[in-house]
Amino acid sequence: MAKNRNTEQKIFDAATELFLEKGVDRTSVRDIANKAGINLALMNYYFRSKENLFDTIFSSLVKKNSEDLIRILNSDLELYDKIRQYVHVYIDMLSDNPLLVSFVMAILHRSRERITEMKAITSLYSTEAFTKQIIEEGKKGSIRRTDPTQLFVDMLSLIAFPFAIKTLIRDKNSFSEEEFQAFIEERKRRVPKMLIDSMRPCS
Amino acid sequence: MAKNRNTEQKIFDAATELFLEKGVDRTSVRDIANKAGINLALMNYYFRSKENLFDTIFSSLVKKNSEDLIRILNSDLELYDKIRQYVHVYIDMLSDNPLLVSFVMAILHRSRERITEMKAITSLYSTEAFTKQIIEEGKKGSIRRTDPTQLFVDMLSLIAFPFAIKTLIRDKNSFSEEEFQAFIEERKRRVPKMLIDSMRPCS
DNA sequence: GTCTATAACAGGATAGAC
DNA sequence: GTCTATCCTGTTATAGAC
Repeated sequence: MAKNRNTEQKIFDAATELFLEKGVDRTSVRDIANKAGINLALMNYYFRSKENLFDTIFSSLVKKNSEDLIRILNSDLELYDKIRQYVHVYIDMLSDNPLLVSFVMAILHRSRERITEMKAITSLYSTEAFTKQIIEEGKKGSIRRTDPTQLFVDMLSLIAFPFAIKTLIRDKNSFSEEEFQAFIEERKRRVPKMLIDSMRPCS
Repeated sequence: MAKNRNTEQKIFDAATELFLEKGVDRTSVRDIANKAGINLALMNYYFRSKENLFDTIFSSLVKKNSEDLIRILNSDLELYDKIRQYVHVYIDMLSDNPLLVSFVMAILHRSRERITEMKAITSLYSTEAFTKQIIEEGKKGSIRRTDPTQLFVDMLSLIAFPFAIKTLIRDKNSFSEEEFQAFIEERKRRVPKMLIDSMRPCS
């Protein structure tokens, strides 16, 4: 009982790392048991099945990483500041966990039909409050009239995609890990600027 | 011998479709044989192994879809026109094959260490000619001084990522397939505008 | 709660008949 | 070139001893 929570956590941690690193399909429960330093059977004891372990991990990852972002979208920040902060926080989050994008996209592709994961992922995506803000400011004329869906897709694309093609970027430009970090750091300024420029009323 | 080329092609086609649809790891050689309407053993007869079949298909897909794009980058089009056309052609290509993005990204994640695939994918990415054009026009002052790598990553992100999260976009906005198409169609105008605005010399 | 042992099966690949 | 039959390995999952 002393080890109860401990073992469960070790399995959870090892599996999380492996799922992110190698992908769910290429990770066997033996891999997980080895990495966690526990017995093969314990995975089933604590998590019933690999699929169930995966669901648990996936929900946890999404929840952990989306809460801050949703809070920003729903805050009463001025629009441009909101965008700047959203981009900043999102990029920092992905810098800490660069494999997250590929992972979520693999799941998105893998479970196109499965409701559970879709619902979870959908929660990552925009919010009522933000959409309304875009539309109302468009009516007021403080920004150009902008399709909120297009804007949000632009924003997500510019934030997330570079992490998905990290290998490619590093390889093509012979970037060291530090150089890649600097490249990403620069995007914290660049991306909000682009987005904001696209909605400036002047034209 | 009459059926020679034919059978090989049937295997190739069936496997391509399945790899794109379900991913390489979740596609078994039995699936491929079934879909192709041929015998299990014939896959090995023609392609030696599943891995080799995959390599063949992958190279073919990359080559088929990258040639037009590279030609545009290397053409002597005026910069803004080049960007407009690149975006246009790329988006059309992905509209015809929306699963391509997820597929390539899965491979990118899966084979971070493998040279062969990396080399192939790298060829998708920018060109000398384009990079030079950006730098020289920056020096001339006809555009703002722009990091070609950042610009290219912006461009790829805005073009490709929406296809990777197609399910998410459709789900969240309750888009029909036609509405999604219209959404993407709109991006053929929107994306070049954003990119070009970001490099206009004024500001 | 933790272990060993094993069931039950799916996967890729090949030998050999035709 | 195409088929059947089969091998072998690796996989998830569980029964049952401790």
